[in-house]
Amino acid sequence: MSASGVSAAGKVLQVLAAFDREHPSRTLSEIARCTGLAVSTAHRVVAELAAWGALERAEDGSWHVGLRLWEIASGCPRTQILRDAALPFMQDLYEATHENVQLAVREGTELVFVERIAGHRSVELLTMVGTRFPVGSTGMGRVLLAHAPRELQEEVLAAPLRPWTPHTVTDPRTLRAQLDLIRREQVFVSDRQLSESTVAVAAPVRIGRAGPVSAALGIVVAARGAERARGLREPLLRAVHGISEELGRRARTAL
Amino acid sequence: MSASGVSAAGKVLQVLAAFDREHPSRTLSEIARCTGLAVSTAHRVVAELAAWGALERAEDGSWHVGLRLWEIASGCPRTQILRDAALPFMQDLYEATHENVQLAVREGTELVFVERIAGHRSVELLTMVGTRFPVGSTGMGRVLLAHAPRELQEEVLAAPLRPWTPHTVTDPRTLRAQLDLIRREQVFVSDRQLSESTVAVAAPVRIGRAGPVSAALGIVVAARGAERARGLREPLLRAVHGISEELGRRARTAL
DNA sequence: CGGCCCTTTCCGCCTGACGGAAACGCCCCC
DNA sequence: GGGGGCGTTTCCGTCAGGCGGAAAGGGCCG
Repeated sequence: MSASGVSAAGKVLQVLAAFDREHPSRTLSEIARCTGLAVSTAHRVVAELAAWGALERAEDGSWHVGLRLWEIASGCPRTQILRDAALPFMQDLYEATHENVQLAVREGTELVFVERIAGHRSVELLTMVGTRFPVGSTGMGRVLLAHAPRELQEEVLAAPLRPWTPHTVTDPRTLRAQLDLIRREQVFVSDRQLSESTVAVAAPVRIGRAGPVSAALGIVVAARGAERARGLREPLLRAVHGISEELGRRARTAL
Repeated sequence: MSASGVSAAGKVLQVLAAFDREHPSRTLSEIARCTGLAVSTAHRVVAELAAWGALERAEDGSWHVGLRLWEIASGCPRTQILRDAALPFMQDLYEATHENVQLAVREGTELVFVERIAGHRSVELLTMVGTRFPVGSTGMGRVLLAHAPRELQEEVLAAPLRPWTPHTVTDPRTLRAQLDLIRREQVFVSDRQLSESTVAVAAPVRIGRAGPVSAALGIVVAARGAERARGLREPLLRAVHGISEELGRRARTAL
């Protein structure tokens, strides 16, 4: 029997998918195991990928994603355009607040962090660029959710919500009310929903002044300094408006 | 005749490679043309990639790199670890100078930009994250070159150097002297080598205090403010030392 | 020395990829 | 409206290239 039921291109993708966030570095047999491919097949595919530069080998013989693939992928418009437009504003925001500034987009029912600015003076966070979270678990996620299509909102509200901390909102009714609140007000404060020690302030980024919501911008502060959150609304709003307009400008000139 | 001489995995990579920096977005037939694949083949491969999330389709029907691939690729250790360690220091550096701060690694005879910090108060630059330049053309590149293996230096010195501006050093003897200078001094000032309007200050980032050079950190200022460059040496050195130590710490704890 | 695990190479079988061709859809120009 | 050009999508017969079992090679450890 051959192929294990997956097309040739599929094998490449299976192998690439093995390098997820928890496993940035893997050995050949790990790859074979977790993809279900025969070792010899995995070997060949990996070798091909490596020859092209999509994978690289560490001194210890383990494999990881190569610079070439990173390069290609970093051209991804969903992130590249956004980052380019947002970076200067995020920068200003960081300088004004010295808190962790984050930018995220929604993909399906998940949130993906796209860019972040953090210095020595801001809270240490675990969330790296490229990390996913269920939309609905975080302040930024809920902002994105509130502006997502109706059916998607219902889908999330229907599924059970994971309680990350004792404060996490898990009641669909409360969450629904929060989504309404988010649509009414621009800025949303999310209190210790994901971690006991952090409070997030988030707002939607649009394409142009009144265009569709394409991302969420957030600031994360230590929970002990929660009262700071109030003062962050204004600078956050300024940044969000700046980015939205910049995105609108770029979208227009791109045509 | 089939396969156009390339293995199945190769086709996937050919298609991905079509999405280079100049072509973040392509139509199916463009892909077919520039990879040399038959349209029907390209169609099938693209469809498979899209089903997996490696490619996405815009409303106008054109294709571009998808979020899923970006995610996988953003785990690339060469960049991820470096950025994580460097970001806070780059941040401090930006705040101290308000100039364009850039981080780059070397791959073969080229330099790849890995991270940058820029705000409204710094020079506008064309160099995006992921862009390549011949090492030897830029200040940061020369810093990396100076600390690269001998034979690679010779290779670059042997090849003709492209003059980007009237000031670009193209004489191998002069360049060789610069490389010596870089190894003696820590910081290198590169005057209008890549663009008429910018001056760069660059320094090598090591792994640990005295480890191998893994990246270069640079500041780019407007050429008219070139005298500023002098004052940037100290903050740049502080940042570089900070990053180097942080990288050393991480390398040790990773074992 | 033998057992274990990972990596690499080899090879014959067979299936799934290949691309030519044709249908489809769209736009523009006559 | 009709026709030509261009891009996309689907279909299908052929056949070469991918597949994985097996075995050899190489460390490591007890």
